[in-house]
This record gives sequence, C-alpha cells and structure tokens, in this order.
Amino acid sequence: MAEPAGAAASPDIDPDFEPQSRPRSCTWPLPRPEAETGGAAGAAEEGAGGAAAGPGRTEGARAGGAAARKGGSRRNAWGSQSYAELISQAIESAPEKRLTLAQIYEWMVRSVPYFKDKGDSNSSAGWKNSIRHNLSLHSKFVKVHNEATGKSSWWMLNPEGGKSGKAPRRRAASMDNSSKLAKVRGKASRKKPPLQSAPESSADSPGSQFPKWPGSPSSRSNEDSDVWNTFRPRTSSNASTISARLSPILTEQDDLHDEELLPSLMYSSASSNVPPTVTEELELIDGLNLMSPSSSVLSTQQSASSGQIQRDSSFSLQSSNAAGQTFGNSLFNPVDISLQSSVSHFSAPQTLESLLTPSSPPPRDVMMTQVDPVLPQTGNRMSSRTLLLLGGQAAQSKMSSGNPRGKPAEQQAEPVGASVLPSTLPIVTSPQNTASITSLKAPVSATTGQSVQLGSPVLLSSASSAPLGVNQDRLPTDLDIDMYMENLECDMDYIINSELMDGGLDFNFEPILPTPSYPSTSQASNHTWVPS
DNA sequence: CCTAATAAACAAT
DNA sequence: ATTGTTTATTAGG
Repeated sequence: MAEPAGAAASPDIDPDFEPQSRPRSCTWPLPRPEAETGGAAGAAEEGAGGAAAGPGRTEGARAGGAAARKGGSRRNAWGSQSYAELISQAIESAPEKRLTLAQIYEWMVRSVPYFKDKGDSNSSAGWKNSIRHNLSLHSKFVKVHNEATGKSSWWMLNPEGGKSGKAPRRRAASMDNSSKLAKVRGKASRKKPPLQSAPESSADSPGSQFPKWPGSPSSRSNEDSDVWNTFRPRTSSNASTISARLSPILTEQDDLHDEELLPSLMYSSASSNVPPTVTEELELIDGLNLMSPSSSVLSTQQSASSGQIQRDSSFSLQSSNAAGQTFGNSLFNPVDISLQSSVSHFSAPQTLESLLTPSSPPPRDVMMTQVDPVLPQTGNRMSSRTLLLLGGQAAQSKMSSGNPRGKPAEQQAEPVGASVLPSTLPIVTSPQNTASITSLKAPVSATTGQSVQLGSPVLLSSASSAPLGVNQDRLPTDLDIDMYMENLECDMDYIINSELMDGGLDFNFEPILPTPSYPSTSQASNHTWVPS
C-alpha cells in the first residue's frame, strides 16, 4: 500500500512454481499479475503441514517427502530456490532494487505460492526468521540506511559481493581447536553482555547527525578493538591469506565499504579487463586521489572512461545478478533506466557515508554531491537528495523550507527515477550561486571537518598512535583486514585532517570553482551521459 | 566438509 | 514489537 506505485506497479511476479521446472528460467521479472497464484498455491503445501515445527524436532517441515521428489530438483517446499535466491529475486523485482524487510516479506507472500497463506497470520513465522537470517548472513545482501522516518533499512544486493562469497567469515578461527571454548566464550559474552561500555554510544544522539555507521561494522568495530587489545591469535587459520593477500582484503573492504564505494567498485570491476590486482590498486588510488588536489586531472581521465563504463556498469550489475541467480532477460530499456536510477540512489545514501569517511566516490559524483547541498533553489528532488546526503538536521531544515509537507523522502525519491540527475546537474548556474559558491567553501569545509571529527574518533586515535608506515608493515604480515581497513580509513582521515590543518590546499573544489558561473558548464561537459 | 534450513538468543530501535 | 546479528543444531549432498 505504502508503495508509491509510481514505477513499482507491483513486484508480483509469479514464479509459476511448478514441481521441477525451475521458475528461474526466464519468466521471472515479467509483470505477471496475480494470475495463477491461487491455483498453484494449493499444490505447494505438501509436507509443510506443521511448518511451525515444534521445538525439539527441527526437521519437521523440511524436505521430508518434498526433497525426495524427482531427482531432488526442489529442495524446499516452495521449490528449488534457497531463501537467499528468493530474497535476491525480491530485491531485484523492486524498481529501485531495494526493499525493506517488510517489503521482502510482502513479496514472498505475494510471489511465492507457498508463503501465500503464511504471510500475515503470525508475524513470527519461522520463515521470516530465516529471511532475516539470510539477509544478515550473506554478504550478497547489503543494508543501507533508510533516511525515511523510522523505517527499517533498505536491503539491496551487493553487486560484487554476492557472487558466491558467503558471509565474511571474519575470524572463523578457533572452531576446530577449542570449539567448546569458543562456545563458552560466545555464550558467556552473549549472556553477560555488559560490555560495550562505549561512553558516547548512547549519549551521542544529538551528535548523531550522521548515523555513525548504520551497518554491520559498527557493532563489530567495538569487538574488533577489543580484539586488537586482546590480540586475538587466530594465526593458523589463513594459510592461503598470504597468497591471497590483496584479494581477501579487498573482499573485506567490499563488505565494509561497499556502501561507500559501490560506484567505484562497479566501475573498476565492470570496466576492467584489468587483472584483479590492478583493480585493487586502482581502488586504492582512487580513494587516495579523492583527497589529493590533483584529483582533477585524474577525474578527467576517469570521467572520460566512466562514460563508457557507465554503460557497462549496467552489465556488471546484470551479470552479477545473473550469476547470483536467474533473473535473466527482462527488458532492456527499463533495466537500464532502473539501473541508473539505482545508481543514483546508491550515490545518495552512499555519499553520505563517503562524506563521513572520504573514500572513493567517483570525482564527478563528488562534485555533484558537494555542490548539491549548496544549491538553494534547486527544487524538490534536489532537496530530497540533499536530505539524503546531509541526513538529519540540515536536511530537516531544508525540508521544512523547501518541502513543508515533511513527507517521507522515500516517496519523493521513488518516482523521480532517472530524471533526477540530469535535471540536477545543469542547474548550477544561478545568480545566487555565485554568492553562495563563495560561501560554499565554508560549509563544505565545515562538513568535512565534522566528518573528520565525527567520522571515527576511535580510528583517529589509533591513527595517531599508529600512523601510515605501520599499516603497510602490518598489512602483509598479519593480514588483518579489519586492521587494514581501519588503517586505511585512518589514512584518509589523517590526510584530510592534515590537509585541513595545513590549510595549504584549498580543497579540490578551489581549482574548479574559480569561475563560479561556469563550473556548471565544466561539469556538464564532464557528464557525458547527461545530455543523453 | 560444506551448504542450507531452522530455531533461538539477544542487541537496538 | 520489529529489525538485525549471531550462534547452534540438523539434514543433505
């Protein structure tokens, strides 16, 4: 209901769900109305009977008779698809490629006959638990913070991470050795958990302008810090690590950063026939360059290439999706558009993150991002984006002014679709802007500064203690991804900080800004894709 | 051994 | 109470 029916129409595709022919084949994204759902529904039941499954015996509903069926094509009562796959389908079905948990539920109920009747009845059906479980477990699903009122976060699929990679088994370490111990520890920690005494955590609410880190890492970071202090052994586990070296790191990076550098990732991965290593380096460079004043040069380069790549990006996405599961053909045009839009959406929430921890959004986007908030009278969409970008108070203020409604950004964001970006770009020129741009530097710097401060106090401190050089040393040695990560971020922050402190460089924007009224032009030229 | 489903314990909101 | 995370158990390949 809440759905802005705009493009959504309805995700109700109906995997015809038949005994063995996999629905995956192709039919999937077709706008299939609720045709045969009713008819098929009955068939699904089978052994499911007491799906609830009493606490003692887990096996209850499971395969049982179903599995035995026909060469084992269908493993679950609903078909051969795993929960993960179903979820993927659900997410992909969404025009924006993102769904909230509730929406996923909804999709399940609507699209998969088996769940049709099980939807609303009891909220805590086992399958919902499983859905959640899968969402959390698999790295192919990423959670992005939802700016809307108190909505649950968006779930979307990780373009890269999904392929086959499961959850980032961080430190799977000790299992073999002292499983008991591990268990004990786990239980102990869980039951006892007075830990996480983080003094600020609760108090920071006012400062929470930025949701520090919506996702997984935050929670973990604490633990990790502990780990660092404790110096977890876990040595033996990774023999391959050495050889793998970068790759695992990257992977981890993906997991943690993906939200921030999704775009860059997409570029690199998509565009490149380049060997992985190079790609990685590119990434790093990319991230670093961001900060360097010279970035403009590179940006040119990138923008040039990005033009091509952008196209490809769609492919990359698709391919990854395809790999992840079937999804298949489906409309090209819509896909393209939706992809773009999805990208834009990526940039929105992601940029927020990127603002916090400057990592590696594509330069042009950065520019836009940076410029965006400044633009006063851009219009609703802008404000919505701005809202996303700023997230929180500033956004609210803007909202109040620009959009008295105060309606959830969600709705605004939805319908906009592809049109958002183009409209956004060229606008830059405006009388006020000249003035505002002058002042632009100020707000931006402020933002950056804040980001530095708020971004990651812990990291900063660690950075101060263990500056750049160390990281390189440790990196290969210990291969601690987390460490690496942190250090990396530290680097960023450190650099920024220093730069800010030095005041030597007047930001990247300086060079570009000098001609206030024109930059728009330059930008426009930058975005090859704009004119379409 | 690995994957996946399922149940359940909890942290946050 | 919902949403997320995480651990454990179990079954199947």
